[in-house]
Amino acid sequence: MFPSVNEQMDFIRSGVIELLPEDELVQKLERSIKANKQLVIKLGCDPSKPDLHIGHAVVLRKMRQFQDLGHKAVLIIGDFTAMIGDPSGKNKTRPPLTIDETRINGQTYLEQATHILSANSLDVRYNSEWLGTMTFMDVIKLASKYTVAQLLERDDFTKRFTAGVPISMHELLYPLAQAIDSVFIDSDVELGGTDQKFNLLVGREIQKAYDKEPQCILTMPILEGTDGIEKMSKSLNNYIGITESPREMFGKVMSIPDELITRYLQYGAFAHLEEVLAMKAGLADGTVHPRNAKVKAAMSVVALYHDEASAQGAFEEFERIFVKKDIPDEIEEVTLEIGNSEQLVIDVLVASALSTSKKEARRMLDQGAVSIDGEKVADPFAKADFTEKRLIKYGKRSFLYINIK
RNA sequence: GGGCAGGUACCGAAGUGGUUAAACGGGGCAGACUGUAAAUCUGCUGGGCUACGCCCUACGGAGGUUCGAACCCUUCCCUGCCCA
Repeated sequence: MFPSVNEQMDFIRSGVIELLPEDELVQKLERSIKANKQLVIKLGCDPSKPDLHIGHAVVLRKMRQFQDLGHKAVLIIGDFTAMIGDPSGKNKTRPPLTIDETRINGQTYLEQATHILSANSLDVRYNSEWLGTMTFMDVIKLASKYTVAQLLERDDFTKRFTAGVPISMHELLYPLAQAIDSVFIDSDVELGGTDQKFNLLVGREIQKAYDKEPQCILTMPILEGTDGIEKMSKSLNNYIGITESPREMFGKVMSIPDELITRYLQYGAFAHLEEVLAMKAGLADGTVHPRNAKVKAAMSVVALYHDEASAQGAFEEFERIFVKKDIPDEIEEVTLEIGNSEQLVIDVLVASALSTSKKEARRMLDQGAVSIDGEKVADPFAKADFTEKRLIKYGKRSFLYINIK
């Protein structure tokens, strides 16, 4: 029923940053085969921001690989822990969410995650199920299993501590809360990004403290956002959502810095390793033009989340708009009902929501960023007749047909 | 409990009674250049007004002093450090 240990390990190892301890995993796999029993693979997710991007997908794809090998995926929606908010990353305390908010977010998360995960062998658990019923005594007991010094091993805690940035008690509890999840579901392996290494390891320690067999931990790289510097995140607006349209995905991949091309091919598109290595070599010796490599990466990403045809379409669209400076073939159209059809361009920009304020609209006009039917409009007092629909281009990439009744 | 230092726009950080919608840097946006890359250069970066000027909002919260406050006073909230 299960592939051999070696075959499994080959799959499991691919693309991972760290797998600790490897020998324990081998033992677990051996036992699993012998007993014909699935390993429990844990992945915790933080539903504080429910929009999944291809950075989150890195770890979800790894989860999927485990499923494909026949193991049991347990996705833990951290509805309870999200109320604490994982302090990692940001050096600022997050505003807490209510349990209801996290539930709703968790649902959205799940819908998107199942684009990647298989519905077979998938358990979804909400950690409020056990965390929500713990008594203060239980919490004390849990807290007694770990020391302050151990918690301060965590890089960002130390940094904040030494920099004099406040750390609240509940933030220190976060790793423990996440760790106790592993106890409750008896996880064999926990997945996470490299930034989760500490938390994952705490899981091991806590499992031991509760007389459970410790889990193995597996970390995946954190994918950089389209800016190439920060990790991908919605709040930095450098992300590619997994439900975005082919056009948007393609465009966003094309805007990444060159250094990220092969990384996106590997982790964004999950291309085969040989393909990734070939591209790396080609870029290094100059036989592959970075632009073509990027197109390839962009198409692969789109093909993964949509399909080949969409990828081809997105590519052609991209060529048309940005290389030939033509207009997209599908442009949204809005019909406004404001007064008469002869209007100040500024007002139309605001009414159509292209601009968020008149000031902004005016700035864009000043900067020569606005054109109507291909004619640049720079005069802030310009008026135009919109009885017939007219094409407005606003900034680099916003196109909109506007018609006024 | 005591002492000290702080809380400024998206972030960092100046400013310490009028000329401050608030220097400077980062970020963001726009234009040029390009491969919608990077780098670079230029400009913009609270909102409203029938505007080369006026009005509103903004410097942790609330009051007060003053013709006038981010800047002074009172009080409250928040944070860090040191001592106990």
